[in-house]
Amino acid sequence: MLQGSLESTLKNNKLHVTKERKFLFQLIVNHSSPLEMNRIVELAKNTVDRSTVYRTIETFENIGIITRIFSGWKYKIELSDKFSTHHHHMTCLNCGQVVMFKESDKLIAEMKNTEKQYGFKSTSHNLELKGYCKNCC
Amino acid sequence: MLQGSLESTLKNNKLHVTKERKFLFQLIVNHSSPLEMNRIVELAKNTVDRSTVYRTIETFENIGIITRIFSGWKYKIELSDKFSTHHHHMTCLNCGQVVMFKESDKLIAEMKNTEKQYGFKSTSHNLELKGYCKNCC
DNA sequence: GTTCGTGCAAATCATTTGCAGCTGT
DNA sequence: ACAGCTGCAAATGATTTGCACGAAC
Repeated sequence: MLQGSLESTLKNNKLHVTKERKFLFQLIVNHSSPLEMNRIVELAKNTVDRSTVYRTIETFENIGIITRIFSGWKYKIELSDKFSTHHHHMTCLNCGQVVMFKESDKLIAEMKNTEKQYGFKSTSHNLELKGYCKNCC
Repeated sequence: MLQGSLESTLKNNKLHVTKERKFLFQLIVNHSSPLEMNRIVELAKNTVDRSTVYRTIETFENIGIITRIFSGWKYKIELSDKFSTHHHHMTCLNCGQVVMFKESDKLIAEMKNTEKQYGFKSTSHNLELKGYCKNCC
């Protein structure tokens, strides 16, 4: 699953491997669901300064370690496709649970087909569903 | 296209029809592309107070007049499906243009199919593409 | 006449920046 | 040693809130 390591990715980009970056990376890896910024700041409070968190997340995004997604109100942080597997989210309006899912090849094909009609060539896509999960239906 | 009017929607929800609400509604209707909050605040500066803008947008969302979408970094405001036609966005990474598109029935069917596999029942969905538009390809 | 909505000013929360000192290479 | 990072404190931006007055119903 992991196609890259933090250290090699940082080194490839001529960036230092610091304990703060390792800490934040682990924090995100150990979390199964997307994290809000203020949650990351909170969890890292005793280890990494708020401003370093923001700077690090920006760095991580620039070198393709994490992605910002919008499930819900504000953006959330999660590992990029390179460090996890490509997926999307369904958010339950009742219990708030975020279910991850993989779209079918058919769905992707149909999406490509649609963009072609508009002369658009996508490099990434984001699909978010809202509704009710298995338990709350 | 318009399945409802501002006034009837407000009245149905026992809310007052004020000039501020009419102004903001018109502002959004007259705009073909999604608007950022600070842009709305800016455009309404001489007519509606900043805090009223925020309160009104929240009200509009609660009664289904507008939707917040995430094309780009922060959320943007646009008319809900009830007041326009259901669509999605492709954002060009080069020129920044936001192209709206309608997904095919096939795509919707495939999406429904996918959620069923997860026992999920969606009430709304949002699909955002990033890539390059016709001119920038 | 009530109730609701607005403007204003101030509070709160989110994000960014400058700089001096420490750390990784 | 040197460039790159970090913490801290302060600046900036975004959003929310309390309250008194004016506008809709």
